[in-house]
Amino acid sequence: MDVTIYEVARRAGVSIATVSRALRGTGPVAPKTREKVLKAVEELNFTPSRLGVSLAEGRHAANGVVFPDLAGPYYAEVLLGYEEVASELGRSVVILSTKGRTRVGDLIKDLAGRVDGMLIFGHTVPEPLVAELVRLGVRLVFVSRGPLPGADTLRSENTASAHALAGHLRGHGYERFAFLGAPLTSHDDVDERWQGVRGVLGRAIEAVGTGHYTVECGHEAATKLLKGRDRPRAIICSDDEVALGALLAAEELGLDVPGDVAVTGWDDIMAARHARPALTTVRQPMRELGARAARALDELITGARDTPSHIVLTTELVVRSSCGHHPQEVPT
Amino acid sequence: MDVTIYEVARRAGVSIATVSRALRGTGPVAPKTREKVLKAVEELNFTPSRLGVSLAEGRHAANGVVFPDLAGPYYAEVLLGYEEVASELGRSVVILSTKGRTRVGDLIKDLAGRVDGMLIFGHTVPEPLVAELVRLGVRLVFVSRGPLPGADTLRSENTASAHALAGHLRGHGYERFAFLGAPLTSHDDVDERWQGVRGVLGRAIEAVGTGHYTVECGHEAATKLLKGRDRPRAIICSDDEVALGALLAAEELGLDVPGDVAVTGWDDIMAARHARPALTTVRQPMRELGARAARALDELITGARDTPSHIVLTTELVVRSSCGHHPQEVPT
DNA sequence: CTGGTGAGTGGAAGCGCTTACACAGGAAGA
DNA sequence: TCTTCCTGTGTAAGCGCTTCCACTCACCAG
Repeated sequence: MDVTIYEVARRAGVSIATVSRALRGTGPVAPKTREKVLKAVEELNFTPSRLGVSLAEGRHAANGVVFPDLAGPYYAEVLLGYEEVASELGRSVVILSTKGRTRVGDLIKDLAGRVDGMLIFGHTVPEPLVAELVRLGVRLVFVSRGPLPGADTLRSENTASAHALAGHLRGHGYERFAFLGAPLTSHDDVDERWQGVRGVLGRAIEAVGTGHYTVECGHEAATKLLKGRDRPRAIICSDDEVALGALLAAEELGLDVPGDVAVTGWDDIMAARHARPALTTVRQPMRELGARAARALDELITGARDTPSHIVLTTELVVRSSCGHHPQEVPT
Repeated sequence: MDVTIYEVARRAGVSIATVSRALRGTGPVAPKTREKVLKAVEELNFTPSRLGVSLAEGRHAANGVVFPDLAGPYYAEVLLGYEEVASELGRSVVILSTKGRTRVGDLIKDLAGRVDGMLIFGHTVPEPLVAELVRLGVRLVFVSRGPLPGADTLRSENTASAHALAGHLRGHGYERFAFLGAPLTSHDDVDERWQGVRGVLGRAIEAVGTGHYTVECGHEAATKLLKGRDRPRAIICSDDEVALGALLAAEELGLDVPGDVAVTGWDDIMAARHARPALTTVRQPMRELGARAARALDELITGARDTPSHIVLTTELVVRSSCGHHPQEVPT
């Protein structure tokens, strides 16, 4: 991988400028010359050095993405959607996981130095650093984060689907609810979900925290909740993984779902459909989130748009069997 | 992000060479000078351009990774292990998913031009291209792939655990078996698993193909299999996702697992523990696979080693309830 | 026959850094 | 006092490209 444009030029008997033009199609090149160049390229197995190209062009042709983790399908799905579109647009994707990292600031600044722009998942990065990045003029798109001046944001709708979900559960006749996986931060997705269901259910619902949004934490918190004397009739979980933990807890305690306690999730990850009982949840267009982020970033980078955009994608209530009995429905 | 080393040098009243030395700690710099430089860096918020550094150093300080997909936890886990170690070693990770891509060859060559080496998952890349990459001298580590000359390979042990699994199932008294998700390629992980169980079970086991190693395909194939007149007593699946599909199929057909049919998986993904019944499987050290790959690549790149290494990591049989009744055990 | 035009090409200046090399000046040993 | 040697610094040559600019030829209209 170390043959340079000079060797190609020498072999083809032309200047490096001509080689460059022939290869990129910029500027006129005589058909015969082009042929000679292509032949030399072929023979030497030449691939232009990305470094040289980028340095001269003044762009990296790469996008970054900062995520906390890849456990659970949410980030993986968004990431795939992002990579697919970025690749279509001729950009590579450089990843950075913040899980268990110290000096995240340095890592992100380093990342910023090797990409043209980046996608950052909400709340993976401390607020002062966000501000600094914006100030430095880094092109940014945030996913799952409320609007913020100076950068694009992209998320899925939470409030309306929270209303729909809460309404559906009340339709089952339930009266006492719990929201498992209470918001750790205000103004993020989970907070909006909580505000949404609470708006419908009012004092009939109580918030219960979990350390993280994982099966383990959901399991632990649900066990405690279900053992308590005031067991709720329905548990609305902040995401599917917490809900899977709750299902597990119910089973261990010998409780029937949805007979004794209803459980719902959020996101519609693959496992939601395969859980038993199948999980009622809110589908979030994870892949599209990633794809849209890549396009938004591209607009920012190419300068096609310079005012921040704040997009909200729609979600869909997916009713399965974990929330209650639906006589006429076929399980999917 | 566009302040250069020249501006720092001017502001600090020194030459760019001194700035470079002060920042990297190469060569002597007087304490007072260093201080002036650091002050200027601070004030201008200077971060050295990766492009400039890399071009001058002749290295990218980045690793690539080529995977088919991120659906399912396997690739995600390996990827995380890889990224973590790569990051420790001061290398970024550039990803490339081959899913649904045409012109994979071009994409990979492009990737090769922006990294110092890369991890390629077994059978994501056509064989001739592998040969070409090796010939070009690209530093490569393959994961989940048999030994191949000229590149490192890294995988987890399959044969011994296949023997253990098959032996355990026979200990339950079963006599007719099926292997679901038959190998699509020879000499890969799934093939080894198949050869392993077959070595123990001989003609008592038959191979059944699935299009892909996914829940959907497992579900479909298992449904067909379980509806057939010669239903096997135990289904050994090529991976956990296929097994989850099989569990689903059994449930839909009103069959009890493990009462009517036993099901086992492979990998021990998170969902295996949370399936009902919990899935008996073979645990594969996915994260470590990624971590080791990153270290192996580092050795190759730094030149600490120049002969290919072929590492096999050990696996562990994880017995849960989907394979049969174990009176004394507590479900985990 | 002349001037204008455009196609085709090469020279050379960057892009932002690292580092080999040269050199100045002061400390230390003879 | 004169070498020698080290510390500290600057100069400049790359690293591998892209592209501006200048230049040479046809070729054609006037």
